Amino acid sequence: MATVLCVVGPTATGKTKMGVALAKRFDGEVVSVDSMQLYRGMAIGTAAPTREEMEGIPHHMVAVADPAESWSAARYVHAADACVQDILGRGRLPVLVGGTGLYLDALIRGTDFAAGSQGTELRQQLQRRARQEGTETLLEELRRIDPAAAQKLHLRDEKRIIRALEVWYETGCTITEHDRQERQRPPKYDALYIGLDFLDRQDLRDRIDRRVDTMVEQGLLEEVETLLASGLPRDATALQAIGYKQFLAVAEGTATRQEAIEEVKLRSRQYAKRQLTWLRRNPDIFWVRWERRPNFPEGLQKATEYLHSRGLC
RNA sequence: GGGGGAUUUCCCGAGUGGCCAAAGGGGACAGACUGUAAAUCUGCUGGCAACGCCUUCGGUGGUUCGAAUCCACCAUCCCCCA
Repeated sequence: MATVLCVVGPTATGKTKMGVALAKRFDGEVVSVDSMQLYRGMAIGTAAPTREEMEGIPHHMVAVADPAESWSAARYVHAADACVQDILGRGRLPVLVGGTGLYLDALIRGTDFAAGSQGTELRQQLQRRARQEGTETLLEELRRIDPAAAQKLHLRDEKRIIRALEVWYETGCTITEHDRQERQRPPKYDALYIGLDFLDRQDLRDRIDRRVDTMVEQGLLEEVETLLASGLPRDATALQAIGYKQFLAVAEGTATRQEAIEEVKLRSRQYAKRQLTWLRRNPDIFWVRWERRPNFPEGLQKATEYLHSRGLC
């Protein structure tokens, strides 16, 4: 089984820089695992790696999609896996760098998502029913089809109730059964994980705040305006990204710049916490925790030692 | 100088004598998550030797069987008259 290297961690912990450093050291190429960096025209707000930051290392899955298209985990995995295969085929090491937990896990495991997605007629129909009949009715319906799934879902978790029903109507197989099969599948790649975090949460928070200020200085508002000018619909998935959603409100005059900045900082640190929650259940991560601020030479040293100990050279 | 209003648990904000450790919202913390995932959803939030006890509603002292709620004085802030 092919080995891949993963650099994970909450936002603003230095994944980009560490990824490049490790790619250099281990003859690798970077594959971004980020649900938003994937879209074009969103470099500032997603802190996508710049040419400079790439330091000559090839980067994949950054700015490869039209923001008007709404990508999904399945589509991402399909495209990203092709990149991984290509890199391996050339005898180099794929370095997966990013903060979108679901995407990374799915890529490593080779998850085959069940059919059905956003925008399909069935989905829209179910959404309409949820509005008209209420989610209780749908959950009740799910209970008859797939009691195990209904049991796990909360009445208010409309999205997942709809998805569970959708999988059944689309494939004739319950989502519970589908998941069971997927979980039995052996992982597609042998992943080595380097996790980045701060020892003290407050330091992470300060870092996020400074990064948001920088994004605004670099022209986050202008970036949003450019996206809008290109005709991007307001409900595009890309505009759900933190930063974009809030500055969309500024562009439309429903929020002040200052309000948006505060909200972006808040949402970003809440996001970071969710990322940490996701990552914490993965026992295979080798954590490098910064004291006060990132110390790359030292972090790289620790990560390298760990990787050597795991047989990577 | 005179008159009126305000002060609630991390924040905002309900609560006008017992059913109040105190509604609701926010934040924080924790968790979930398999085709929107930077999305979405959930739990929890005074303390403790905890089916009970202790401390809390600006401060102090009263009234009362019983007060965040009533009274007096003090403190701070806001508004009006001078």
